[in-house]
Amino acid sequence: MALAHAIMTALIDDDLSGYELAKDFEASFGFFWHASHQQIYQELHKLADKRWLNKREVSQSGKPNKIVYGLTRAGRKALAEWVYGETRVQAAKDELLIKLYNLSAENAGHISVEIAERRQQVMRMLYLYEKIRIRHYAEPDTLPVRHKGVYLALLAGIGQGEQFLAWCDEAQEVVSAVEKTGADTAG
Amino acid sequence: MALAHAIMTALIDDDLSGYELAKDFEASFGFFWHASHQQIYQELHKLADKRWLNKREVSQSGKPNKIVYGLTRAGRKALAEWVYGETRVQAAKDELLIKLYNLSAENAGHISVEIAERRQQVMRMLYLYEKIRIRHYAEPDTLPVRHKGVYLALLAGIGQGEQFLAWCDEAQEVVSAVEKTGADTAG
DNA sequence: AAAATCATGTAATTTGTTACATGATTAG
DNA sequence: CTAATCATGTAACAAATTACATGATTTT
Repeated sequence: MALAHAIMTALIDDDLSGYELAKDFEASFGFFWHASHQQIYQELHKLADKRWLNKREVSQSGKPNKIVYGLTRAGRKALAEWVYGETRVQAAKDELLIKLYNLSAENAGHISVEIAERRQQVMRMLYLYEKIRIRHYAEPDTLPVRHKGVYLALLAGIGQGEQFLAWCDEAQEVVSAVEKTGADTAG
Repeated sequence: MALAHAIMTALIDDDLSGYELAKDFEASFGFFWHASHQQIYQELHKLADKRWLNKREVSQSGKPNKIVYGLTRAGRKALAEWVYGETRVQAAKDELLIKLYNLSAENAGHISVEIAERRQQVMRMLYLYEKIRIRHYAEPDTLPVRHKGVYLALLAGIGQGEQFLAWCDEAQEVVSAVEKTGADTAG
C-alpha cells in the first residue's frame, strides 16, 4: 500500500533516520499500520531517488552515525496531492478470531489464555495512548489544524482499544463457561 | 499469514467451491480477513496437494461446473493442532488515518466527504451483521460450543463497527469545524 | 446491447517477511 | 560476559495485488 506516504507523513514535523522511523511507526501509528525496518530502509532509498526526501549524515558521539531524512518541497507537494486520491483500507488479519471459529471444549482453556494475553497487550497500548493524549491533547480545541487530525487518529486508536477490552471480557465469560462444562463432559 | 487455516476454518461445516469461498470470506470474516479469489484458488491447490482438502467436481444446470472442496480427516487434525500454535495479528492499514495526519484547512472538505463515505460502508456492514446475529444467534446460551466461538467473532465485528460509527461522528464534528474556519482564513 | 453474475485460472509485479550480516556501545 | 540498544543494510522467500484470459448465463 502507500507505505511511502505513511513514511512521508511521519516526517512532516521532524526529520528522522530509518531507525527512528521504524520505532516511531510502532509508537505512533502502530495500531493502524506496521512496517519492518527492512521495508522502511528500502522505501527511504526509493523516496530519496525520487527527490521526495533528502538525506544528510549526522555524526553522534558514542553511537554510529545516522542518516537523517527530511521532506523536500516536491515531497510535501506529492503528499498534499495524495490526500485527494483514493483511499485504501486493508482489514486486519487476526488469527485469534479464526481460532475462535474453532472453539471446542478441548481447546477452550488455551483460547482463554490467548484472550487474556491479548487483553494485556491492548491494555499496555492503551496506557501509552492515554499518556500521549493527556500530555499533548488535553485541550483539543486549541490545537493547530493538522494536530487536530493527529488527535482524531489517536482517538480512533483509543476507542478501538477500549472496545476491544470490553469484548475480551465478554469473550472470556463465554469461553470460561465452555471450559468448565467441557471438563465435565470430556474425558 | 495463515490463509490456509482461514480457508480450512470456512470449510468446517460446509464444502465449498473457490468461488463460493471468495464470497463467503467477505461476508463472514470480511471485517478481520480479506483474500482475493486468485489467492484462494492458489491456496486451494496447495491444500489439495497436501491432502488436507479433497475435491470433487459438481455439475450444475445452466451454470459452469464447479469444483467443491472439503476437509479431509488429516485437514481437520492439522486445523485442530494449529489452534495451539502462535497467533499472528496483522494490524489493519488504513490510509484514511494517514490522511487525517495531513489535515489542513484546504483538504478538510475532502476528508469530511471520505469520512462520510466510510461511515456508510460500515453502516452497511453492521446492518448485515445485525441481521445474521438476530437470525442465528438470538439465544447464544443454547448454541453448540463451536458456534459460540463464531458468535464471539461476530460480536467483535459488531462492536468494532459501532465504535467506528461513534468515532466518525466525533471526527466529522472536528473536521467540519476546521472546514468552516478554513473558509474564512484561507484565500 | 451491455453489464453483472457464475466459475476458474495464469503471469507479472509489488509488497512484506525471514534470515543473515556487521559493528560499536551500554546496561545488567 | 551476556543481552540489549543503536544503526544500516542485502538476499531469499512468501504473500498479495494487478492484469489478463475465457466463456456461459442472467438481468437491466
